[in-house]
Amino acid sequence: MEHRIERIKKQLHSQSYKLTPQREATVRVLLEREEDHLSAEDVYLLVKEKAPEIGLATVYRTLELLSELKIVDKINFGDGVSRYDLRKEGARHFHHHLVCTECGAVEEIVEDLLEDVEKIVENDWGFKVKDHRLTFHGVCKKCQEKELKASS
Amino acid sequence: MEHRIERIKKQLHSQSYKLTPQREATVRVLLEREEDHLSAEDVYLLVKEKAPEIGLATVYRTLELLSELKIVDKINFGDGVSRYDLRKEGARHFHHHLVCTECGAVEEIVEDLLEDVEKIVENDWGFKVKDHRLTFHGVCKKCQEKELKASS
DNA sequence: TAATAATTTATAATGATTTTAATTGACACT
DNA sequence: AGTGTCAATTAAAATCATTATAAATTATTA
Repeated sequence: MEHRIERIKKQLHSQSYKLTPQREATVRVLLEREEDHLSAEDVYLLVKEKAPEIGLATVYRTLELLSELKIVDKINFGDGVSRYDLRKEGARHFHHHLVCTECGAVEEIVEDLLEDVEKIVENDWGFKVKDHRLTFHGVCKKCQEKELKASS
Repeated sequence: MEHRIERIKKQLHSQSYKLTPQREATVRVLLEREEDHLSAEDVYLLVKEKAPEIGLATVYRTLELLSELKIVDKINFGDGVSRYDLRKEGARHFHHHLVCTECGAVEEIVEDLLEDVEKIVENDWGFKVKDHRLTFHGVCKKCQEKELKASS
């Protein structure tokens, strides 16, 4: 964890931003809850436990900044809130998501499944792909099993 | 166009909703501006030209309804607004988008490029895919050409 | 036609996010 | 240590998209 904080610190410095205590607290929350997809409000409440004086606006600004630097990705699953998701270290691309329409669970797919598709887009549409967002909506394994049991 | 209105009317009726004048005016705007990706506000302003008495809330409700019936898709490109996009007739899936980070233009890809990827997701993750959302961010053909000229 | 249900309107409310203005804090120079 | 500068933070207010509410209107059924 310290190693990743160090790296992020360097990334900030390289654009002449500083890793202030508030920013560090925010990053730590994101690292600890890496599997989750927290909203700004969620992050705010968690950061407050470490640094009670922090303001919501600062969290927003920090997340916005981290987003610009591609340290976190800002996602939107259609409910009214933006969610923030730490990029895997070294990942060039946004990872994919599976959203279950039954239980709301969100799984992540880290593998890049789109290499072939991107080639097609670049060749056929002349579009230089820099990043992508892919979300599947459907029914997760657990909910399928539940359905099976319920109908048997 | 009348044909598509008819079809949408039937789709509404099949769920015992009515095609009210306000709803029809809204659908007509969407049909006329099929290539665009209008926000609720955009739609509202355009519908107002046909039916000046309509209220913004009605447009929202109508778009929500059309969205539930999968007649339009609600998309979110990351700016704070939801946009509404008419589904191609008979399309089972959401279509894909290419968003240019230089000029903001949005192109559509109607072809389904994800059949193979969906198979992988279903097999390897046990996730039953119902729909998907895929957006590429990058540089469109026009902007690439502009860049080339500028650097020569 | 009377009663019922669905829809719309206008307005107000909500809730997420952003902006503002004032304050604080860190760092560089003297 | 003292001062100036500039980025960062806070708290509060403002903004913006969207949703809820209540009253009025329209369509539908009995």
